[in-house]
Amino acid sequence: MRSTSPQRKTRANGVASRLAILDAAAHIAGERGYEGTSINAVSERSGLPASSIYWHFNNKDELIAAVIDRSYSDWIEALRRLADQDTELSAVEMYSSGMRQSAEQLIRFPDFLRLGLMLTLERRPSEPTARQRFQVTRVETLARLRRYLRRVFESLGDAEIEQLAVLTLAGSDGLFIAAESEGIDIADGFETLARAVMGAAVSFGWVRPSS
Amino acid sequence: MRSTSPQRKTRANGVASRLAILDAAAHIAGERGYEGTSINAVSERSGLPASSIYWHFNNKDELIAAVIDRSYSDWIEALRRLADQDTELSAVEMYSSGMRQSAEQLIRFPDFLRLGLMLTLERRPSEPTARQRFQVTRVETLARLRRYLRRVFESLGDAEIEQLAVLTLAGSDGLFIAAESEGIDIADGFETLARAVMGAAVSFGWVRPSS
DNA sequence: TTCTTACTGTAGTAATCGCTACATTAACAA
DNA sequence: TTGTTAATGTAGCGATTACTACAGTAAGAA
Repeated sequence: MRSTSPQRKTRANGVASRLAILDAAAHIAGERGYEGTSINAVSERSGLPASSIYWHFNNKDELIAAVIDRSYSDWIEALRRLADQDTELSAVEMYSSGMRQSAEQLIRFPDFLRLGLMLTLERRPSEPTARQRFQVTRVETLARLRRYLRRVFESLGDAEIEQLAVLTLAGSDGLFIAAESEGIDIADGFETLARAVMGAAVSFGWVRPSS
Repeated sequence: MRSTSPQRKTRANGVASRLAILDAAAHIAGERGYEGTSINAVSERSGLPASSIYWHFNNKDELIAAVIDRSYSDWIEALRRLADQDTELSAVEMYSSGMRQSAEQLIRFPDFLRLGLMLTLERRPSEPTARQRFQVTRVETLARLRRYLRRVFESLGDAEIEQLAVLTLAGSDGLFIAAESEGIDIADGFETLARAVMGAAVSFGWVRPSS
């Protein structure tokens, strides 16, 4: 506060390098998981030496955690832009529109979820930061889903909403995996998922409002 | 055929060692994935030297593939035993009973699916044998599901059955992941999944037969 | 011009990786 | 007893791992 020195401008090269490293790491980690992501590979793909990587990040663990953080904010940002498009829709319309958009999102940015799911499944003795970081995004997503579903299925209770939220997230993850391995059409899958969640809601006692 | 020499009895120690190696590898691979499973770790956990591992298996790739094979046959065997218990049930009863049993199965033997999903998500440049091996079990499971659903939802067409089968598998995978990470109750999850698939079937035009 | 800071390049560490060569042991067959 | 074979033990291969020490460079501040 005293000298009011002008905020030191971050070196342009440094910012670009950090991004290049994150890009490289995101791509490799999205393909090969935590253990499969070697600093050497990140170095080669980004064109920067290992020393630069370690100048920007303390260690591999924090590098992957940073990848998660950035991917998630990109993800949320893209979702937000999509959501802004469809104001003035009925709740049910918003719901199926949201489902469709989620599917498209997964096709366009598969690396985030792929890496996240891999981190979730791996149970390394020492839990890496990256894993915890993904868990946080997961809890947030679930909360987002609950809010969403509560608007659509107004008459249902909290327990039912919770079940539907969990099922929606699970179905989404599972369909993503199926698309990656069996090559199923993810858009079709999400349509059926929407249909199924609606069906479950109906059997929970929900009555479709007259549009 | 000529000398009719008595089938050389496999050395007892050898069989036991092979099993010990498979057990150790299954446990470690189920926790840490392909890259995370080091021969050294398998050696220590099984109490056998690396040379023994390489006497029984050509390389790491085939070791993991063997793990998949054995886990899957164990899995199928357990499912078959369960299925034998409930003859004389109506199709719908069999369906929800099957769902419940799948959930229990997942809780009891989580390593198989965890490893399989990790292999599915990882996209190593050179596809390891183990990954392909899991894909085969997946195709088989999907076929199994189709047969099952066709019996329950008799009036539906092939396309609808296919959608329901994919959704059921996806939901099951997703619920497994949710149980592993968010600690949700997998039995509840499967109940809602059953409800949802039924709901989707209804919206496809299926009419519940009078019991 | 001189100093400071931000980053990069070079070269290396010890540890671990998958895997192998090869001698040794123990059980069985002849 | 002798030979054969299944399996283990010991030692070590070259490559790769995460990570570091440290000198060099370039840009901006004074």
